Amino acid sequence: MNPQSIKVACSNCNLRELCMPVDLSNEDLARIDALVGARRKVPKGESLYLNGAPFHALFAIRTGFFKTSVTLEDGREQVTGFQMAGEIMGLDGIVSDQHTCDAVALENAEVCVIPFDKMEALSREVNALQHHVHKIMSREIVREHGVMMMLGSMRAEERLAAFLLNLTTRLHARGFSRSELVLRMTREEIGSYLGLKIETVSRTFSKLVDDGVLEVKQKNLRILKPDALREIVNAHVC
Amino acid sequence: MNPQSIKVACSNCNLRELCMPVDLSNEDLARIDALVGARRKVPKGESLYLNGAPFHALFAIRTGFFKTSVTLEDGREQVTGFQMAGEIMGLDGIVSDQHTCDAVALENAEVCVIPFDKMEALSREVNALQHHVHKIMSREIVREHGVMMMLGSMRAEERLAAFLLNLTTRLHARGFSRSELVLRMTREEIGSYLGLKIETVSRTFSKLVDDGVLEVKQKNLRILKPDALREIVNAHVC
DNA sequence: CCCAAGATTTGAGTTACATCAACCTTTGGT
DNA sequence: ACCAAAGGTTGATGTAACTCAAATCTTGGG
Repeated sequence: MNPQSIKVACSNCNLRELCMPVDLSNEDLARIDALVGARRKVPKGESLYLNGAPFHALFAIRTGFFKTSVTLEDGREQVTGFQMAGEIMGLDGIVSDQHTCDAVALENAEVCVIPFDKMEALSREVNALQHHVHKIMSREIVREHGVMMMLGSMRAEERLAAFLLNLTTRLHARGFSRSELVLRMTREEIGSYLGLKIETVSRTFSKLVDDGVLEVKQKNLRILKPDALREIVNAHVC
Repeated sequence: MNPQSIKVACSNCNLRELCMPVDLSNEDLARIDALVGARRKVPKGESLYLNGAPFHALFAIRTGFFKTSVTLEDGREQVTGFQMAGEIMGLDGIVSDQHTCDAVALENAEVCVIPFDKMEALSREVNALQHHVHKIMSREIVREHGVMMMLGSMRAEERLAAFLLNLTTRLHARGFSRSELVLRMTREEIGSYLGLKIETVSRTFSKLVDDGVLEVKQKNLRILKPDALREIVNAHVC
C-alpha cells in the first residue's frame, strides 16, 4: 500500500466518525473505501456544483468550507447553509436528478466524490451505511427546521447569536477552540443566511462587542461570554 | 379478499402515485402492501406525534391536513410546514430516534403507519422503494430551501403569494381546482409559517382582495388572477 | 509596493412590519 | 338557540431593520 492509497481511504480518514457510520467490520469498511471514487479540489470562489447541474454524486468535505445558496429569478440569493469538513453536500440533487442549489467554496477545499448509484447499491448490503444515509438526510431536515425558526421567529441579535453558537459547536466537534474562530464567509453571506442586510449584521456585531460578549478583529472572533450568547437566544423579552 | 383488506392495501390506494414509487412488479407491490402496518386516525386538533416522542415509523397521510412546528424554550412556535394527502411525515425523527417537531392534525385525518425498521429492510430488497425514500427526503430538503428563501428574502406580499401558489399547485395535483381552495389553517398558523404576525397576514389578504387578485370569504379563497400572484413572487421591484 | 476593487463600519433618515387596541364574526359546547 | 371563546379585521402608533451615503479598512493583481 503506497502513501497515496492510504491517504484516499475512508478507513484512515480522521473525519470518518463525522461522515461515516461507526462500528463497521473491516470488510464493510473496505467496501466503503471502494465507494469513494475520487477526490476533487475546489479552489476558493469556485463552485462544486451549480443549480441545474446533473446530479450523480454526493460530496463529503475533507478540507475547506462551503456555502450553499438558492437564487430567485430576479437575482435575490438566499444562503441556505455553510458546510465544513466531514459534512455531506449534494442531497438536494437526489429528487430531480439535478442540483437545485449552488455550492461554492469559501476557501480552497477538497471533497470526496461519492457516486450516488454506487452508494445506493452498497447501502442495500451494509445496513449501517443505509441507516447512516437516512440519518444524514434527516439531520439536514432538522437543521433546516432550526434555520426556519431563526428566520421566522428571531430578531437580529438572536439570529446572530444562534449562528455563532452553531458555528462554534461544529468547530469544537472538529477539535477547534470553543471560544475563538475565523469566519470564512463575508458579512454579506452571513446576512443572506440570517435574512439580514449587511449593515444590520455589522451593527449587531458592534453591539455584541460593546456589550463585552465578543471580540471582533475582521474575520477573527473571540467569544468572551458564551453564556451571554445562549441567553440572547433563549430569553425572549416581551 | 374482503372490502376491509382491499381498503388497506397500497396497491388499491388512489394516492399511490403520490406516496409510492411507480413501475413496481406485482410481487414488490404486495411486499409494500405488507409494509404498511396499520392505520391511525387523528382527530382535528390532536397530535400525530410531539417533539421528544420516540421515533419508530413514518406516516403517509391518507386523508386530512396537518401542520408541523418546532417550539423554542420560551414558547415561540414556528410552523415548518403544512402536509396534505399523499405526503410523508416523520422524517425529522430518524436522526436522533425521536421526533424533533410536533405534527398536529388541522382536520380529522387518517394516516398509514410505516414502521421504519421494516421500511429500511424492504428498501434493501426493492430498489425502487429505496430510491423513492431517498427522493422523498431530498424533496423535503429542497422544499425547506424554498421556505428559507421565502423567510429570508421576501416581503410579506411575496410570501403570501408564494404560499398560495404552493398550496394550489399541490391541491391541483390531487384533483382539486386550481383557483378555489379552503384554508385548513388559521391566519395565525399562516403567519407563523410565513414569519409574519396575524395582523400582517390579514392586511395582506385584504390588499390582494382590493387589488382584485383574490376573493376571500373566511377560509374560502378564490384566485382570480393567478398570474398576478406569480408576478408578485417573481418581480422584485427595486 | 501600489492601487483599484471589494469589504466593512457608522451615521442619518425611511419604511415595512409589529404592536396595541377596538371591534366584528364564527364556532362549539351546553 | 344562546353565549363565551376563539378567530379575524382594521386603525393608530411604534420600532427594528432597511436604505442611502460616506468614510475607512483590507486584499489581490500588476
